[in-house]
Amino acid sequence: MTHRAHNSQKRTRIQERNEKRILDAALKVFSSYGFRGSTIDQIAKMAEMSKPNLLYYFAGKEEIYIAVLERTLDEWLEPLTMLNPDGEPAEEIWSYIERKLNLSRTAPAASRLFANEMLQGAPRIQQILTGELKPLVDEKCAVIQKWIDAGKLNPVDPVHLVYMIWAATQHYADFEAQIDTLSPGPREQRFANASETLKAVFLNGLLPRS
Amino acid sequence: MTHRAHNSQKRTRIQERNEKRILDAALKVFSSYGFRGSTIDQIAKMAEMSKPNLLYYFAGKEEIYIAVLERTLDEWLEPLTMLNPDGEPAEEIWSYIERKLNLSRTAPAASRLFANEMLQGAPRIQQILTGELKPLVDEKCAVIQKWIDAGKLNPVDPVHLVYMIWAATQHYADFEAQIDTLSPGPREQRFANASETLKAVFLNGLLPRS
DNA sequence: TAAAATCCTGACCAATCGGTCAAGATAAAC
DNA sequence: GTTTATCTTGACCGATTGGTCAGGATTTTA
Repeated sequence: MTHRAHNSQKRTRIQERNEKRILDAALKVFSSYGFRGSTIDQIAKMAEMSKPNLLYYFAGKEEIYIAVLERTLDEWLEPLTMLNPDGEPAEEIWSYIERKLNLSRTAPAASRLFANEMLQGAPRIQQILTGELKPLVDEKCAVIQKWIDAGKLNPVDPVHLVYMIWAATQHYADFEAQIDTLSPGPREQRFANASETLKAVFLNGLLPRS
Repeated sequence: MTHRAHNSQKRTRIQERNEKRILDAALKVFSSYGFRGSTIDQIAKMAEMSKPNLLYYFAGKEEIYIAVLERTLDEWLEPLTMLNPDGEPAEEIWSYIERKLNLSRTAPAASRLFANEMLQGAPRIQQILTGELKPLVDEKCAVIQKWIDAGKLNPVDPVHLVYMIWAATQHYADFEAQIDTLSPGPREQRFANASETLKAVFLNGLLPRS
């Protein structure tokens, strides 16, 4: 039988464990160096595994990369899916920002992985962008637009508001090296300060002055 | 004589032209693929020059990279240096944001170059961060803090405000591939919409409600 | 125009790259 | 316990990598 990974069902315990180790290692490597800058040897070494053994579970570099992207994607999209159309606008927006910032704190590698892919022009994720992300964004932007039309939020272009939230939150994951240098101190404290600042600017910026 | 580039003075016209061609090409390549993901051959090809000839002007890959970083740095820092302590806070902040957004529009490769470097942990730029950027940021944050103390701006952590401005503006350069997919249309129009949104959120977010 | 400096190139090199393969080690099933 | 399927590895392959070098082409200088 072909011994390819992802054999739909019937996964051995060893298979389970090793594929996880590989994907964990691959996330670290790919998120730092991007697809082109990463090597299979690097991933194998980080996974504490020989290169041929790693290639026993995944057919090639690209397959590992895609697998990592897909495994990370859901986690990455979840905050936006949770935006509740029936909630209070200010609270919904803020808890969305909080969730995203929290993700930058707890899963910075995931953010960097996507950032690297985008920097290279998103060649291997374009279909995901158009197929999954775009409908989701369109849907949520319509919600935000309704809030605006109802006078609950200041009139801004919803999609650019979303960009702004993404940018401001993911920045703490993607540019951690820079931030570390410019504002040293305990990591948790930094994120607390970031949260305060984002809250002040976004909520004041979006809520109408009545 | 050693025929190394950067021979301080005495630069031939050919030298001038070729070094420029190399650095222009290197910026494009490095900004897309990062240091590790880029190859000298790639740069040479883009500069329309043989690899040995390219290496006649620069001693190696790393030297090209550093040269590109340094040439790009000033342009990248300029908007912040122009923040005028004696100006009107709202206007100064906004024109800073405008300058940064403008840079994302006209020089996206420069932004991506730094983004790539940060994603990899800023190994080759750490000294620049602490030596040049940090003092500048500290200085301008003090200015912002004074504005806050004078009641001209809402109380926020200045350095996190700066991060937020960086993030929101550079996002349009670094994630252009994503943005292109999610909000198609003329590039100029997108930047105009971005500008509107940033203006609304930042100014409303920062100016006290009196 | 001839000498000298600069510029440019094809051929080459060791190291690393992604990936293969045959064969041995280990675990599972009977 | 032995057969069978799964797992693991060292050795290897062609392609690409960063970089060198001897020598030829071109430009500058005197």
